[in-house]
Amino acid sequence: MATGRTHRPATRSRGIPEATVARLPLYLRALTALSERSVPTVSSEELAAAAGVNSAKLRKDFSYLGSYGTRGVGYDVEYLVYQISRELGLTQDWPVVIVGIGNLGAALANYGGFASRGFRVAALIDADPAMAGKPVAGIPVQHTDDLEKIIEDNGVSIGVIATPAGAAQQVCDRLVAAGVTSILNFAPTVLSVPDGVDVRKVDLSIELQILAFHEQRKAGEPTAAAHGVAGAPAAPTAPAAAAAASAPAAPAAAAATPGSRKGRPEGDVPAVMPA
Amino acid sequence: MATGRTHRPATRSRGIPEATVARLPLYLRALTALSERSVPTVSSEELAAAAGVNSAKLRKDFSYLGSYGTRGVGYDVEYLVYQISRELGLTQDWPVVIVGIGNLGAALANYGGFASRGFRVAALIDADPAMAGKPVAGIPVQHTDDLEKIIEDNGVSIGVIATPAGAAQQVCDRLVAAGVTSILNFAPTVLSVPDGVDVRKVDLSIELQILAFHEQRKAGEPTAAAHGVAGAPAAPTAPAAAAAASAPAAPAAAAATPGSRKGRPEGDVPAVMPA
DNA sequence: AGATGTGAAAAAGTTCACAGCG
DNA sequence: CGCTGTGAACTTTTTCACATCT
Repeated sequence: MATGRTHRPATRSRGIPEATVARLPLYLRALTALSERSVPTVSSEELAAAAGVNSAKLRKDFSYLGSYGTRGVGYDVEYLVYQISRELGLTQDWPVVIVGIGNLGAALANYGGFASRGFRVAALIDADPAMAGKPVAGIPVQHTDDLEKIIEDNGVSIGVIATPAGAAQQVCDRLVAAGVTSILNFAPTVLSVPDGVDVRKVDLSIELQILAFHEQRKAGEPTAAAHGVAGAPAAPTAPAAAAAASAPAAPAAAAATPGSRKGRPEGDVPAVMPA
Repeated sequence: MATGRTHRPATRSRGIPEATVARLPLYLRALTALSERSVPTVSSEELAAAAGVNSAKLRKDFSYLGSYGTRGVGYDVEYLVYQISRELGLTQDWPVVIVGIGNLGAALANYGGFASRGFRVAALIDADPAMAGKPVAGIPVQHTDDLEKIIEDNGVSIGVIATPAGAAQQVCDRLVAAGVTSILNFAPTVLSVPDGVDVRKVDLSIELQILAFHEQRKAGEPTAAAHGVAGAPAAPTAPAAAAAASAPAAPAAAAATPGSRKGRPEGDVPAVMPA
């Protein structure tokens, strides 16, 4: 098959910048909270603080939606809630299916934030026959065999994949073939999909690794955090000196010599020498 | 105080760009897979495909780490695995605590990808006394009262918050006070932390909303939807549509000239008007 | 006065395209 | 040759600062 493009939809942003779209839900959440407290209006400054961004950015973001504020006053909370909801397409109901009802899938099914916005869990699907019929979060799990029918019957266009990595691509292909055009992927795999299908991924492990990167940099600062960093482990004087965590089935060592390294951005130099 | 959160915790001097750091885990995953298949070397093209990015970007990313490839050949898999692991700080062990052992917290505790890299679940913490001692994923849940002691005893610097939104900030404050300097937040709330503390958030609801935005655009786009799908992917279900407007989504027909466009986007005019 | 909305500048990130090394 | 490494061009995003409107 055509190894799909993993490209992002090339943002034909004649409209709202992608970065702005990604923040709208944040604003919406802050606004909803204000709305519940019956706050009538907010300034960009206040709202920005509540959403955790700076006010110039917020104003710029809103400017892409239109002029919804009142100079000298601020923004009308209810009105903005409506406008942003509409812009995000939340004024309509989005039926969603969750495929892979393991620990994570079940947790997602139980997640309240799901329904609180325009999303409705239309069905839960799992490949394990033993789960079929068993209710999770009040919804009976259905078998993968019926995936296509479920998608069609419910007019689902958004699918959530919470299967093991190995099954993700296959499930993805079936979802797409059945008409799903947006996928939220929790499996630690890169999914390839045809153009026109959006994929967003959530990967716990990746997030932690990013944090670790920054955490590592902190070691060596006046700010404590002196966890046995024990300095960089003896620099790998050889290419395949991999002694890291896991290194399964790796004869390694005898590998080639990726020799000559040039200038690295700066110090730290891991004494890598060509043979 | 209102310490604006993540300003740019990134390396103060010129270091690795944040965008690159965010992709390193992706490359690492692809490389690890290759390593397990005992593939000795990869070209930027192949690796890029496996990681779902384009090759120029990958090469540029690697260039920030140093010159680890061999012209005319490619990259030595094992060597690169080691280098990236080291760069990400994964050659050391990171004890992590998960606070809030509900559906999600439990799922996270059971998540395998956790341990597969340098992360180790050092403790599970929950505010419910009834959960104390109960084992989840083989680890006994401890009570929130002991949070500080747990953090210190285990030298934890990374915390995962999976509590309800209402408890998140408080838990965050305690974690930070106890010495945690990196937080992965699953609660749908903006956390405020002092400088020097990194926060990353994972919000299911936000991801879905972003998908909904794009999904909405698709309904009504003459875009090449010819991804060989039988049956019309049916327009996004029954438009439960809120009160307002009978006005169909903006007809993206006219290519709108990007110019002095004031006012709101065409065709909206909601029934809801600010007072 | 007090806040929005927005050009313009700056910064960050991506892509191009090719020199140059193996 | 083939493929990396990278300056340069280009695009997107953020920030500044102030004209503009209520």
